[in-house]
Amino acid sequence: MTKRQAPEERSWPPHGFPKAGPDLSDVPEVVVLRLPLYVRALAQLLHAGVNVISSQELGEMLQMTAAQIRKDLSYFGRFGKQGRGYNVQFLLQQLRSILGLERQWNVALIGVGRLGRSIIGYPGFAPEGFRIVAAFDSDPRQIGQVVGGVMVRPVSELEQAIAAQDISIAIVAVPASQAQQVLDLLVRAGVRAVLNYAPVAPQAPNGVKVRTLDPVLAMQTMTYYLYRSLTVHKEDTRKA
Amino acid sequence: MTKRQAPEERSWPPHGFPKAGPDLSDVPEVVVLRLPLYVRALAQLLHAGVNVISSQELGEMLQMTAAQIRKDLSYFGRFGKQGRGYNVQFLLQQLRSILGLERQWNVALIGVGRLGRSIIGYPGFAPEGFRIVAAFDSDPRQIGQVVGGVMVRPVSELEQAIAAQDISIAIVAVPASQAQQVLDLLVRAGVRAVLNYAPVAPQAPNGVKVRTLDPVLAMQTMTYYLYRSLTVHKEDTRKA
DNA sequence: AGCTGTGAAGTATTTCACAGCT
DNA sequence: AGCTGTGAAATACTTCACAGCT
Repeated sequence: MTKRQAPEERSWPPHGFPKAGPDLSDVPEVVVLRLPLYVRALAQLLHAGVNVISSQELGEMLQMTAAQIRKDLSYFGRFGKQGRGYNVQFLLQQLRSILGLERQWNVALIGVGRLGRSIIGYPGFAPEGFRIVAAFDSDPRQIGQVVGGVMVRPVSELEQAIAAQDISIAIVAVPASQAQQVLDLLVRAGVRAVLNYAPVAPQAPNGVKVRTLDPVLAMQTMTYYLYRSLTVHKEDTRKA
Repeated sequence: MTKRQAPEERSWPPHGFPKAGPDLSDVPEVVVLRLPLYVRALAQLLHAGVNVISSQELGEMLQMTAAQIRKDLSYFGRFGKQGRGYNVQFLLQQLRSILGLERQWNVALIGVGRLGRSIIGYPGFAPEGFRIVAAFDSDPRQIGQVVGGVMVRPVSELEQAIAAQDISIAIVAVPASQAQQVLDLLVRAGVRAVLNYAPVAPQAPNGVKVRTLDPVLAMQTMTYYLYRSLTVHKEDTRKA
C-alpha cells in the first residue's frame, strides 16, 4: 500500500517538503522522520550514562507523548521490556541499524561557492558517517581547487564519479536557478537521496528522496505566529 | 480550539520538529508551513511574467494537489476568481501579508563561530526582510569583532539588546551543549521565534516557536530509504 | 467551459486504554 | 507497581465532488 505525498520540509520539517516517491514500506513517512530524533536523544542518554529509559521519560525529553514513541517503535519490532522500559544502548543500536547508520555513506557536493564551502567545512557530518568524497562546480575558476581535502571537479565528470566512488547521496548547494538541472543530472547518475540547500521546490521522480533545507522558509513560518500575536487577530482577511 | 503538537520540523522540515506551543488560531500548522512555499512559487511566477494561475497549475509546480492548495487558501479568504484562477500578484501580496512578510524583522544571532559566520554571510535573509542587527558570543576573543557589519557583543548584553533593538527573532548557532541555556535566555528576553542550528531538540514554553535546521537529521531520514532499496526488504527486524 | 470554495467523505496519524509481561 | 505493545477510538488532514460564479 503506497501512500500519498505531502509537501515540504519539514524542513523542517518538516523537512523534505515537498517530497516525491512512494514509500518503500508500510511505515508512515512521519514515523521515519522521527527516528533520527530518537537516535539523537538516545545517544545523549547513552553518553550521560543512562542505561534504561521509559517511553514516558523519552517523551518528556522530546516533547512528545509516550504513546507516540511506543507506536513508532512498534512498526519495527519489540525493543522494550514490560515493567522496565528500553535499554538505551540496545534501542540505539537497533534504530541505527534500521536507519542504515551503521555504515559510511559517500556523499557528493555540488556547488562550492560560499555555501558549499561552509557545508564541506561543517564538522557534523563525518562523525555520523557521512563523508564528502567528491565536489563539483560549473565555474572553471573553482575547478582544480582543493576544498576541505577534496579536489573540485567539473560537473561534466559527475556521472562517472558517482559510479566510481560509490556515491549514494548528494548535497546541492548551487544557485536556485541551477538547482533543478543539477538535480536532474544527479538522478540520471543514479543518486536517490539529495539534500538540497537551494531555495526551490525541485521535481524529482518517484524513488528519489529530496530534503530541502531552507532557512528563509523556516523563518517565514514563524513570522506568521509572531504577526498574529502582535495584533490580536480577528478574522477579516477576505477581500472586499 | 487549540491543537496538538506534532514533532519537528520539519525542518526539515518540515521542518521545527519537535515544536512547542499551541496554535494561535484555528489554522492547522501544516497549512502555515506550506504558505511560504506558495509565496516562493508565486514570486517566481510573477518574475516570469505570469499574471494568472490556477490551483491545478500551481499544484503541478509544487507537486501537490489542486484541492490542497484551494483548501489551504480558503483558511484565509477567497482570493481566486471562479472560471479564471488566481491573480499572481494579488495572491502573493495577500499571502505575504498573512505571513507578516511585508515588514522588516530584526534578528539576533547567537554564536559567531564557523557556522554563525556563515549564517551572517548568507545572502538569502536580507532580501526577504530578515535583518541580522545584533550578534553575540560567549567567547571573549570574539567580543568586539565586527562580523558581517555587526559588532559581536557578550551574551550578558543580550537581554538589554533584544529590547533596545526591537528584535523578535533569534538564530542560535552555538554548540549543542549550550543551545538550551541560550534558548532559555532568549525566552526570558522575550524572543518568541528561534531558528535553531544546534543539533538538539530544545524545550521551549508555549507561545515560543522553535524551528531546528539539522542537516544530519535530514540525511538520516533519507538513509532509511536508501538502505531499504539496497537489499530488497522483507519484514524481519524483530529481535529473536 | 473552466475554475474556485467548501461541505462531506475518505485517509492518515495520534492518542487512549488496557491486556499482559517483569 | 510499572511499563510495553497494540487494537480501537479519536482526531487531524487530504481529497472528492459539486454548487455556483465568470
